Amino acid sequence: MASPRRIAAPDARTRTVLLDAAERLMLEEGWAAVTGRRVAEEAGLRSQLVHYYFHSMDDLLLAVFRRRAEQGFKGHAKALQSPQPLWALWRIFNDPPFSVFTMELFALANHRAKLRAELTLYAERFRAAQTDTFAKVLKDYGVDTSRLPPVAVAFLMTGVPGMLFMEQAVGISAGHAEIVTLVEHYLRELEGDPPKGERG
Amino acid sequence: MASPRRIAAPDARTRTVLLDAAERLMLEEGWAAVTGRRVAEEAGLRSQLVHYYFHSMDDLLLAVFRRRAEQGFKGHAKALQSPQPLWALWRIFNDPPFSVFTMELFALANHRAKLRAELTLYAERFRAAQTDTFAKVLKDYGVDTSRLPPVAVAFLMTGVPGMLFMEQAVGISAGHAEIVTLVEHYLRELEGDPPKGERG
DNA sequence: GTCTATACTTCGATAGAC
DNA sequence: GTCTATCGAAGTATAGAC
Repeated sequence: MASPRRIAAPDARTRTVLLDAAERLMLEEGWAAVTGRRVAEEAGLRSQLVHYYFHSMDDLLLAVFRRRAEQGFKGHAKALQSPQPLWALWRIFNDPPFSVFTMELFALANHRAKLRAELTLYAERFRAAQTDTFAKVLKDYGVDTSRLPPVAVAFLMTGVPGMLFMEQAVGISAGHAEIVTLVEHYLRELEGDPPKGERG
Repeated sequence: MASPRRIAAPDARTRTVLLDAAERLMLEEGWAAVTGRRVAEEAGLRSQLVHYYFHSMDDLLLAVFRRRAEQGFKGHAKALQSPQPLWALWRIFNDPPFSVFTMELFALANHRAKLRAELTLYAERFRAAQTDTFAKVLKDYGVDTSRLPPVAVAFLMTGVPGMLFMEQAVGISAGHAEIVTLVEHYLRELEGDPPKGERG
């Protein structure tokens, strides 16, 4: 993970190019395709450069995760401050690239201890922030939170789109329309109509 | 997938030994660890034997899936005929090995067309069978299925344990107890107390 | 910072002896 | 049916010239 080798670069443009290439591969072919050679090829560079900018492939994968997580955190915080936080989050979690990325990261994290630890931290942070917001808005909406705790809503709001997406990815679709209808009916009851153009 | 090479065996004991070894690896280290060499090592055999019993590694993976799917189908059908089908399914889907296996298969299926096709077929079969059963029992229980369609219940009964497990695997636990309480409370309302010793 | 060259490992797969 | 031997490709990683 952190060997005392040659050198590395702190910011640097090429580093970004490599991260972009790795991210593209991960999105299109999964984490198993993110090898030094493939990343370099995708970036139009030599594979050895990957090892100049990252100590190891695990380091690269970790950097890819961190960059995405930071971006995600901003959008997430913004969604929670929206006048319709439930709709805003529902929209984020139903974004396909977000789902692909999340799925690959979970799969990878199962076999990379360091990545797993960071993923856990981020996920718990997200859920805690959601729970705080939901506790407030559900109370405002007049929902009985003793029967339906805000943290359970947070779980379902991320979990249901996640499962929908995982199934879609392998071609399963039975029940999906019904679940979306069910959830969106509920959201409409609580927050009124969605903002712009929502998913079909 | 299907090359016109030497020979292969139809049943054979060694084939089962190899499948067992592959399954163990998949459960413990994920599908990426299921290589010819690792499987053979795990089985105490030579790696070339893997290619004698299976045309390719993809074939092995497919065979592992099929064997599990057939076993799963039996347990599933039995659960649906239980006097408490909701509890019975809830118990199956909360079985850790089942979840590990399912998760790995979904991840793998994303990049193996043939496996994906078979997984889709099985999953749709399962969901259809569940939906039939649920339509019947929900009606018996007096649930308003126009608001909560049986196929949506089928989705949630598999999806919620799936998400719980995926999160557990990477160390996320916030909201889990609340969701389990919520679901089991609902199951108790519909089917009464669970059969034997259920999950905590 | 980027290149060439290269060491070492593991992968899938096959040929042919026994 | 199982073995030895082996191929070529791809993986991570490092050393050193420029």
